[in-house]
Amino acid sequence: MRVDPAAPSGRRRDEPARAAIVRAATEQFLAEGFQATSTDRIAAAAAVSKQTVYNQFGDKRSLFAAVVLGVTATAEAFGAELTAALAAVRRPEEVEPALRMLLRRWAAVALSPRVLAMRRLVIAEAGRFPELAAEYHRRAPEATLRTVAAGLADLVERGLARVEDPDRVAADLAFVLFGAELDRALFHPGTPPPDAERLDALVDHAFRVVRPLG
Amino acid sequence: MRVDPAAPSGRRRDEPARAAIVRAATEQFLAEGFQATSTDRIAAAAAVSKQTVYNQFGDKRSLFAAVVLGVTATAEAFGAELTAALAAVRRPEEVEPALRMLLRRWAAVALSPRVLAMRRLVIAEAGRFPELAAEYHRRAPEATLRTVAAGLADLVERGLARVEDPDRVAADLAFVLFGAELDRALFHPGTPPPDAERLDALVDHAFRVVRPLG
DNA sequence: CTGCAGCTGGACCGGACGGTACCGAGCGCA
DNA sequence: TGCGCTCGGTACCGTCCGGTCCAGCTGCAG
Repeated sequence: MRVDPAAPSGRRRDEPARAAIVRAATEQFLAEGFQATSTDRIAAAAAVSKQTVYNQFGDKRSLFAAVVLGVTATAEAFGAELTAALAAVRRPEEVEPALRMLLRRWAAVALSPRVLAMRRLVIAEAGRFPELAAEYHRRAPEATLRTVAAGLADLVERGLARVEDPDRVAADLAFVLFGAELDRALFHPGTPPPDAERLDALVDHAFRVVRPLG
Repeated sequence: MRVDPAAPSGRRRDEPARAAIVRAATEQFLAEGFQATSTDRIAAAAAVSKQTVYNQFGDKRSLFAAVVLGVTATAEAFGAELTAALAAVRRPEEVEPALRMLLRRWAAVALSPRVLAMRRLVIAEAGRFPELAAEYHRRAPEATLRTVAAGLADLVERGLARVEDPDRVAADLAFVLFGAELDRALFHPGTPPPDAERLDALVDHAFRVVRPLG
């Protein structure tokens, strides 16, 4: 907690330890849950002493928060990918293929084992970490939704598509696309993610039901 | 574990104890989760000794299973209610009001605090109780979906509606109806359930998007 | 070379938890 | 009325966990 202004030589030698702990804790938490994971196992998995864990994070709850908020970085990256995909559209006939590709990626990510495990983990602890759960939801699934909605609005603005309410359409697309699969998957850990044909079928169906273009 | 054939006098005097334990355990599990609930607290809340808990259920896991599968009885009752609502439809012009009423009830139940808490609880323990989680999903949300699909198919058979794929339409209705709300609510425990206007808006939207009638 | 800061391994603590052993009370049966 | 058996209450056991403390080692700065 040093507040030295213009810190001259940031000693980054402690970063590897922190990163290793976060990585190890992420794996353990995702696999076993928060309560069932002991700090001893985390330290052992990170090849670090337990004291170092407590030096870096203070207590187990803070470590958990670091883990949960840490993975939202990948959600940000995913959002950027989606934004870029829609921003690359130049001509009206490119809209549908781009949207189909976006939906495919979206479903694949939302139904990937890691994302599902993270959802289970955060939902499981939502009662004990309410603000953390809300923050995760805001930064990950909801942020993706907003990103897609913004992408749709951008298409409209550039005269490439007609969408009345981009926010609603984005949400409808998402939940017709993978709502049922997501619901099922949350209760069935270990289920393999959808294969290519299944993804195509999901996208086809969502596209048919919601009709995002006009 | 006595297997007396033709047990003459069923001693139902132990039923109250069992029922009290299940009721108390349900409240505790829903509020605190499986791991954070001690059998001592359950026994105390049920006004019963811990020994009685172990006499009745053997161990904590079996008690948990009894709790989770116990609440699926209410899901069955709810399914019967929905079936009756659609079975009461006699004339084509009654279809839409009946469906709107059904969707309202469906959303209200799916987004009720107890159902949400149960979802969180079972999802949280899905890793440690895979078959139990699968069974719960099969008996509660999936059963409701199948019930609604069967009701739609029945309407079709009686010439009161035209629905191409009742299973898909039921799922689409459900997830356009409350998919987004359900997702949000899972991460925000303690949020009040939707009020009457919100429910109406959800139903309107789902009806507009999915158009179940032809 | 010397000091120092931080890491390591490990012992340790207080407490909580799942599960059990034991014992007294109450009930059915004669 | 007496007897035996079953059931519930209490006290207890072993274990594990979050968190702390300590002594020794290591690598960098001056």
